[in-house]
Amino acid sequence: MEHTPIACSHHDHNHCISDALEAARQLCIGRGVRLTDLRLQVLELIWQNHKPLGAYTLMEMLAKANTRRVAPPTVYRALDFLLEQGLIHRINVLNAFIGCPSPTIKHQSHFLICRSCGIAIELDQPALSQQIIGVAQEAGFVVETQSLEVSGLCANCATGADAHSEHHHHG
Amino acid sequence: MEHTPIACSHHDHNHCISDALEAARQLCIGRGVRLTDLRLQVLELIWQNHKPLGAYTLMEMLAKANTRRVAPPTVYRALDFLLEQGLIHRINVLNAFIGCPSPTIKHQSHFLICRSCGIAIELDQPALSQQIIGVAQEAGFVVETQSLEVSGLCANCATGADAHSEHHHHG
DNA sequence: AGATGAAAGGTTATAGAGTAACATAGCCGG
DNA sequence: CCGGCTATGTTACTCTATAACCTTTCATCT
Repeated sequence: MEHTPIACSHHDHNHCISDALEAARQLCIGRGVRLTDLRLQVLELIWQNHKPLGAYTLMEMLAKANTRRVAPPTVYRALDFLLEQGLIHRINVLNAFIGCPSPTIKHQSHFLICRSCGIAIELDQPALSQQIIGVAQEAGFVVETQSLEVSGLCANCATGADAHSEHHHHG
Repeated sequence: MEHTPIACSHHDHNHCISDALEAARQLCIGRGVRLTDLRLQVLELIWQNHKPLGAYTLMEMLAKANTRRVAPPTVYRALDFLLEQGLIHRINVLNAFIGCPSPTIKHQSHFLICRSCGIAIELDQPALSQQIIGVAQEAGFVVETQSLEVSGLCANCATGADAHSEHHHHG
């Protein structure tokens, strides 16, 4: 579980993490909210993965990093803050959390989730959001939030790697 | 909690329940699977509401109806069966379950969920499913299941009833 | 009818996810 | 330095879900 079989392994992940963290800092300054050490640490741990991370996994990581026990409320409060600020999304189908690459732009939570490698890919499709709003409107329904979670196989896992990677992911 | 402030309260709910149960019986006969007493009872309890029902609520209802204790695995196994047969859907955002009005037709799980009255309205929009598949395809993603959960206010709660029903539903 | 094997349900215990309530520590304006 | 606010620590608990094992039910074969 140490190494991460990321689908888009060609990208500079360290760079993508530091970009996200810097963006988060700026965003919090701009809004006058406090991105404390704990919150930053949680956000960083989440960004080290492209896979959604459970609160309890996160807790263990925090405990290890800080060499002391970390209780659930600690991590949940940090997650609540990050969710409120739009810095992370919650993946309901997995009870897990993932970093948001565009926290400054208000948008809905639309994800492709690979059942083989576990990666979660955020969609950026305002047209889809709009169509969903339209469909809801026909029913007189006023949309506040959308959660679209599409499960299946990502490009990597679907092409050939599929048959092999179903039962063992160690490449 | 005895009476149900259903949005579409004009419909003949008893009829709609018995229809659903009869359809379920036929479907199971056709597929050669067993709709046992327990499974039927769970399905009936779920259909008595248009609101998603949690597994533990269901457990209590079962315990009351059968005047004996019912343990979690009992209800979860029944739910698993009903999910497999497409007779119910799971609403992830609520950890709850709701009856499917068209179990014979393979389709995705698309819902409008009212945060005020709790009703869940299933969408029947093959075009939306198709658009989602299309968007996924552009990313090389092979779709297996879709879960769309739109939260907001239903037609009833949005129109005037809104301001009042936010904090107390006993209308 | 009786044997038998698979599927369904019962029971106990426990894992996993999330929150309530209260205590303490850090920060910031007066 | 004080008072109040925000963030975090701590304990305990609730809610959701599953593992493992045992017993019952039921369809089928003989």
